[in-house]
Formats: sequence, structure tokens, C-alpha cells
Amino acid sequence: MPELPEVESARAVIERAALGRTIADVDDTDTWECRPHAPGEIRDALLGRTLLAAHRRGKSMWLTTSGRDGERDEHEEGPHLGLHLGMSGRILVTAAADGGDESVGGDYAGRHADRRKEEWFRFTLRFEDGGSLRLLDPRRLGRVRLDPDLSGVGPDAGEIGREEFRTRIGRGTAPLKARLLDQSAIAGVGNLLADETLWQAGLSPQHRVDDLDEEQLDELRRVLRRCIRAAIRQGGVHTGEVIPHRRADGHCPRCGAAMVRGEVGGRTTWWCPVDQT
DNA sequence: ACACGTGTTATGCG
DNA sequence: TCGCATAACACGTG
Repeated sequence: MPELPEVESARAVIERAALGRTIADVDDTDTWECRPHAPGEIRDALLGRTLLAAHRRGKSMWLTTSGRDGERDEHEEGPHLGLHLGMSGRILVTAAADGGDESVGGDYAGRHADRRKEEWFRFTLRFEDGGSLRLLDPRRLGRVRLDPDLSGVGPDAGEIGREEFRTRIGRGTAPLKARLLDQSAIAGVGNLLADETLWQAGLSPQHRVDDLDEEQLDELRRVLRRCIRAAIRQGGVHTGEVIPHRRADGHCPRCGAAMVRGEVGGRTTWWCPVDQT
């Protein structure tokens, strides 16, 4: 999926193309994507409201909505609409009734990148102007929720401060990569971003977190920030330097050693056995 | 047919 | 209860 950089691109698309538009209809009939909401529940909560802002923490997004005209809550805010792209989700926003002008966010270079089937659209906001915001999600691991609970989501991986990073990452006995992937520790790092960051930092994914000293943790945080910024700017985590070399015949682009494949933190992991210690 | 996967979460174990 | 590991989830692709 979409890791932090792809979700940020989706958020930016919504911010640029969907804010200020009023919701005239909602398709929330996919009971898996919208669970535990009953069909119509999200629809009833959103009809007549306007999208006010698009926020993100890690891979979680939420859109704030306005009160409804003429109702008691007119000057208050409506519910938040939580969106999670899962492993294959993308956001599509169309500008007008004819659907001629379309923006895509959460784009990624996976196998589903350019494919699109009507039945993969799992959720739709239809606006008064005839345009729409849709969630395209072939694998159906994404989520749409009203007022999502983000209490278990850690601070954003691109925003976290030095002190908090030290304590959230450096404590315990977990392998370093497993900790980076733990969304309750820090939010936004996925499998590819973790491999790229650890390669850039010269650290083994199997390194026990409490073996790292403060200097190493600080450096790791700097590298992670740099990888996130670069991925956002260049269009996704797949633009990382070591990502193309995560393959059976891959070699470290720095030293030329054969890349090693293993499983760390429950995910397929590739690293350079020479450079990463 | 079979294995794999850029994510999350319920369950199990020490 | 905590920290960590694993299975399960849904479904397209090679």
C-alpha cells in the first residue's frame, strides 16, 4: 500500500480538490469496508455537510465536516470521516458532473497501480456539483469510519521529536524493523519505507532496539525524516534507492554485496549484510 | 493450483 | 498486564 508518503499525496489531493464541496449522496453499502457501521449510517451522518479540512497522522486520514444549514448544529462541526487506504487503496476526486477532470491520490507502483474496475470502488461521496470523491480498493483492506479512534496511533513518523523518538523506538527487545513498523510506537512506516530507511542508516533490521545508543537513534530519526521527505517529493516509497534491489538477484547499490532476504517483524525484509549492522 | 503481498488486528504465549 | 510473535483478514496477480 500506500505508506505515509502515498497517504500524504492522497490527503493533498483531497485538500486541493474536495474541500468546500457539499455532500449530496453517499454510497456506504460496502459493509466490510465500512464496518462496524450499518449501511446508511455514514450516509445519514454526512448528507448536507461540507468538507472542511483533510488531516493525516501516519497512514490514517480524517476529514472534518461542517454543520448542516438550518439545523441546530449549523454552527458546530459535523462528524469526522476516517479514511484508511489499507494495502491497495487510492482516492479519486472528480471535479464536475462529467467526470472529465480527475485527481488521484495514494498512488503507488504496485501491481494494482493502473488497474481499475467498477466493483473496486468501495465508498463514494457524491457532491452537489455532480463531482465525487471515491475510494478505489481492490484488496478491500481499507477502512471508512465515522469519528475514527486514533488513540492507539503513535505520533507521525515525519513529525516526531528527538526525545520522544528515543523512548518510543529505543526501549524493549524487539528487532529494530519490527519496532519501526509498529504503528502505535510511531505512525506511517510501512515495509518498504522501513527497508529503505534501515539501508540508508546502515542498520540491520534485526538489531535489537535497546542495543542502539542515543546517537544512533538520533541519526536514525534524521534518516527516516529524509527518506519520508524524499518519497513525498519524488512520488512514493518505490522511488527509494534500495527498493529496486529487493529481489533475488539484487545487489547493494552502495557496496555491491548480494542482498539478503529474510522475515523480520512478520514481513519480507531485504538488507545488505555488509553495510547494515 | 499455489504462493505472495507497500496493512491492521485479534489471539496466544511467556 | 506487558511485550512480542503469529495467524487471520480479502482478493488480485504472477
